Amino acid sequence: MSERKSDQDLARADKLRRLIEAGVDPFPRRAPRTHAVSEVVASLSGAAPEDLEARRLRVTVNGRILSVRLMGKAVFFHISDGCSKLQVYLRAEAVGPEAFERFRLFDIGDIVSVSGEVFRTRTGELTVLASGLGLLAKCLHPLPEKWHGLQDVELRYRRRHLDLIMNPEAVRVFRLRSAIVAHIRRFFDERGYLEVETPMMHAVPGGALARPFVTHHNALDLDLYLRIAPELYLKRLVVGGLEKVYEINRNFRNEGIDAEHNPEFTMLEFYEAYADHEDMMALTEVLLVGLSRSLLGRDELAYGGETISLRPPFRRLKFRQAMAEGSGLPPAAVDDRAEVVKRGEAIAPEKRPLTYGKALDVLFDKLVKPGLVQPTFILNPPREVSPLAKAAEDNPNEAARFELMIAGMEIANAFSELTDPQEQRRRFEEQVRERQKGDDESHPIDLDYIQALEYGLPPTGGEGIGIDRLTMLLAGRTTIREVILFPLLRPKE
RNA sequence: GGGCCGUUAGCUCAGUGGUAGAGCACCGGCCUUUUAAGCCGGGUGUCGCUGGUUCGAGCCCAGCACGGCUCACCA
Repeated sequence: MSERKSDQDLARADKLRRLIEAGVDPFPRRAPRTHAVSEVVASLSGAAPEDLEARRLRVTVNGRILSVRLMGKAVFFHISDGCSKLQVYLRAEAVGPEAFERFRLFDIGDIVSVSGEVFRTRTGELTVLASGLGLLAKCLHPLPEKWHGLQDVELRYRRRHLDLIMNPEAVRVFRLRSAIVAHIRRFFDERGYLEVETPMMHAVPGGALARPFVTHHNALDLDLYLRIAPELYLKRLVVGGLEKVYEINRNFRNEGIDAEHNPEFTMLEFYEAYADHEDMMALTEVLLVGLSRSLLGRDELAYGGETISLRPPFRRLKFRQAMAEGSGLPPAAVDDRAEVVKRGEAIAPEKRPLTYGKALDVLFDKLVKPGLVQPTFILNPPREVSPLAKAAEDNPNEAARFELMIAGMEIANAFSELTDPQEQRRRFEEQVRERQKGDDESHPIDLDYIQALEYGLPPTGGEGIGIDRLTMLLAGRTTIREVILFPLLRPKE
């Protein structure tokens, strides 16, 4: 916060001083209430004026003042509990001249306690006729403008509290996000999965192909990496006999920031012994359509001007077919390594030289992915970029894997987990050779993980779903910053 | 990191090289069922920062900061 005070800050500071002089504690400890504002609104919104008059229901409600209409010897104002708004009618006659006069020291933004009977005004609005009014917290800055709310996106992210006070739509998104996570927990708990927590700090940053953040442990004098994925730890648990596990937690990747990427993001990963990626596909369909139906009440999403149907079954498309459809590369040419590399390098000259696998990735991301709007399982991508997946049954160069694309975004990624420790060692060594060629996103070798595999990982299906992107879809938001409460911003000043 | 755009009052925004504006909010006054309450009066400002051009810069130029879009990288 800046030290410079505006005229409005000064006026509020002066009111705070006068309140204290008058013996009011502007930040009291106790705030008993009989109802939340939203409880009063929910239970009485349908009550007729005569019913209210007959019931003479007396409530004490707490909330933040959002608007004030002062009319001489009476005031109307709205308070909010962050969920609902409720009008308060303060009359000098009812509350007493002293308390009424004290209201002059109250401001929009203050958090107050109101006691009184609930009635309906002439215009039909549910209202508390105040007989008592107390201050619960003085607000020392003016709130943003009431018509437009807080528009400045930078301020909305830097001062999310103001965004939440002023913009109901922002509140809706984060409540939805919470409901999504709660639904997912229920979904997996009901199916016998165990929720676990695995390390966020890794000695070997594995489980994905990405650059990590580095940190240091002083007592052990040890460089550690913030995890890029929990995958290898979760599979150790399956080796240990926890047959169904899931984790919902943060991953950290040292990459750029854009509409679909935040350096820390929330990932759901789940693993099930004796399942494969085909089973994961079916589970994914049930999870996604269930989320939409129970949270939005429908199985279609409006997103970025498109209507997206989550009704199963989702389209299934082999990677090579998708390439043929989207990139103009004939299906046969997908196996032509030289041709694929040539085309990839033509599109991304700055990344030369490309391996076959990377070139396929480039072509897919550039040409195919943007066109995949309706939910589509892209099956069997190249093995080269899937070092932790089993090979596909019908082609050793393909992975037994799928990526679920929706609205041009990768929403889920799953494979039949590679369980053969010797094959895993060869794949890691392949990755080390990529690193030596300059690929700093290749997977480092993790001998401890290989040793765990040597004890026997059962055939296992595993999947990751990005919670942020899933929330974007369900909330209809097209930037990830709209679904992360505090997205990373460069500090100001 | 590159390109484009933005940054003016607490907030939302106008502003055409010549005395910084509006609405909300705020301050003073009137108003006891209002609700984008109303009426009268008041502009409260480091025009993001630093330089430059000019008789004169919110406006033109350069650099910097932060943000947005986009490209690059990634999920």
